[in-house]
Amino acid sequence: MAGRQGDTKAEIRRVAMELFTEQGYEATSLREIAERLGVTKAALYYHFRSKEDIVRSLFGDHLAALDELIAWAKTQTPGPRLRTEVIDRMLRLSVEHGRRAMQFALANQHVVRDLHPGKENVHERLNTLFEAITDPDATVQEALRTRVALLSINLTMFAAQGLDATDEQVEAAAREIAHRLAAEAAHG
Amino acid sequence: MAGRQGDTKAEIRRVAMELFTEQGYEATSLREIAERLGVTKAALYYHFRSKEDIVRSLFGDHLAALDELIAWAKTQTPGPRLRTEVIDRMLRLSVEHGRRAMQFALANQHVVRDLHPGKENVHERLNTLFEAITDPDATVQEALRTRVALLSINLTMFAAQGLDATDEQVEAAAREIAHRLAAEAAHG
DNA sequence: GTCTATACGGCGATAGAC
DNA sequence: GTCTATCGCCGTATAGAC
Repeated sequence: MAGRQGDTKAEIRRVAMELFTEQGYEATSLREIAERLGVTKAALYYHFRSKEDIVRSLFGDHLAALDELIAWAKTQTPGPRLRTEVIDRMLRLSVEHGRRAMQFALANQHVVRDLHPGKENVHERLNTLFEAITDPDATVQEALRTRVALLSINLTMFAAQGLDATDEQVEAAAREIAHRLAAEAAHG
Repeated sequence: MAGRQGDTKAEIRRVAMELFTEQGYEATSLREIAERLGVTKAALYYHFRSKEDIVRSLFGDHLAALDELIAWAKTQTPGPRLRTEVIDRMLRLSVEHGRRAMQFALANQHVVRDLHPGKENVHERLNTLFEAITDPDATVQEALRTRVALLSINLTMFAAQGLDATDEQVEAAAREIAHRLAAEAAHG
């Protein structure tokens, strides 16, 4: 009940992000978040419709940006050039949202997966993106390499946990790994 | 000695594996599992100490095998040969346990992560493995490539969802991707 | 507009009867 | 080995204080 009444909503988001990332989504109760802020959990319901809605407010922008990327990719012709460009755009998305946020998303992927601002879940949306950038006559091996190339961006950020690396080093490694995998998908 | 206990316990495991994989761990209640078997949820507590314990009974063997792999790796000298061998053993582990089980583990990684037959969680155990196979003087880039190489095995199995591929094709692709990443880690 | 008090059904878990 | 009954906590909902 401090004097910081105006930014309660932002405070909830900050504390939720912290606890969700440290302990996981299910292991963090609304009572826990509320107590940290010195309010009752009912107060959270003034600012957010549900617990899931808090996560939505943390990742909605990123998911919308992902949808934009998919929509754009669908207008392009599959090929090595498109794959390279999509990887760069995906990397930019992940970097902008922050390594910490990506780590939360990976650790709680079952929660992020079913955040549905639209109607498809993240799995289905990613599948759409994969199909848009994969050659129609690609072998299974090539298709898998393309998919793994894209997913390796976030996997690299995940792998960097417990490693003493700067954000720039992680970003550079992620780009390099993804691009190599994508290049091999073309002439593997 | 065993009587009918073996049957019921096995049935619980079968139904739990089914529902956990389809709907996720948190979205599946013990009442749901019990009702499918025509018993009350309290009856499940005769066979298992907790909900988490059911998952432990499904993945304990795999986690124990992972610990064996780590213990073995720690007795070896880091280098390209060791990395190749660890990848092959890891792949064998994942294949033996089945793609379906690996998909469950990836979709519910927050649950599997905190299954502690010992005391370290899966993240910490994997970190131990990474350190055992990475050269002490490796750059951040090289260390990340080694980590991503190992993690790419399960990532490939994950990426194969929604793709019309046989188990053999997925396994071959996983091996090829992991080995290439590991090879690049040596002379990147 | 911002928050508290209170209540609800469902959850995982336990105690004890049969 | 399975049951009923009950526990405390959870996310959620709403009435109403200021």
